[in-house]
Amino acid sequence: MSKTVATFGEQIRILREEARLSLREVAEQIGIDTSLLGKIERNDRQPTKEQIKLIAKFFKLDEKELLKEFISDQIAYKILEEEADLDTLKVAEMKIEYLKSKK
Amino acid sequence: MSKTVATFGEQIRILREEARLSLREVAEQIGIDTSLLGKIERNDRQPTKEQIKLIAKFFKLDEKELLKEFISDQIAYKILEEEADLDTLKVAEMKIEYLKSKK
DNA sequence: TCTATCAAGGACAATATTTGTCCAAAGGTA
DNA sequence: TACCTTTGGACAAATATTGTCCTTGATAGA
Repeated sequence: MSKTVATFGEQIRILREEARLSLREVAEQIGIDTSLLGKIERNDRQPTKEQIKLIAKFFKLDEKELLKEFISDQIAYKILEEEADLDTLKVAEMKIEYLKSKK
Repeated sequence: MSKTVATFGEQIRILREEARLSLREVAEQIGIDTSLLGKIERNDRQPTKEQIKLIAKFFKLDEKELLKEFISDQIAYKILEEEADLDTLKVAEMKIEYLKSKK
């Protein structure tokens, strides 16, 4: 019953495979290059907002939720690549509150 | 007694002002353009790793801590500019654990 | 074996973003 | 006025990212 965690790309790959569709089939439908979709699934290229929208539509996902998956991915990769420690996120959270409070 | 939250730029501006130094004086010492330092303080330009190192050295700060301030800033700004909600950070945290666990 | 289809990934031109610098303007102070 | 400071615009140069095309290797079916 626990929710599985996976990256943005992994999630859409899983959806695609569950639907038994090839990269080409999906890419064609949403109007992007096959290779590009493959790269997005492997987190080798970042999807644009427009592409996220198209993917959400295709798989009937909530666009906002999918965007959240993408942004959280970006943050996760940043932390890992900078080898920053987890509490960096706590600091970020405080700063968000702070920045919001000062209009 | 509560620790104050401020952005990377604001923090170094405060340090500089407490030391009663002008942008020019500090910029000259660390070897960067005066205008650039001003922009960094206003979060108008992002400092490079090298610049963070020089700033930390100048103000006798721990370089790692200052880098954390910078990265948390970047994350905070991303969340704000995407208008993502706070729990995006929680999702990111789970993904970090997940990505770390898969080597 | 031959033929298709698929996914992975390299290369690269086209684009987009970011940087650092120079300059001018505005404000303050003596 | 003269000087010093900060702000911010403009912009070329440097960097990073995108989307596309193409090759390779794997798998499967006839």
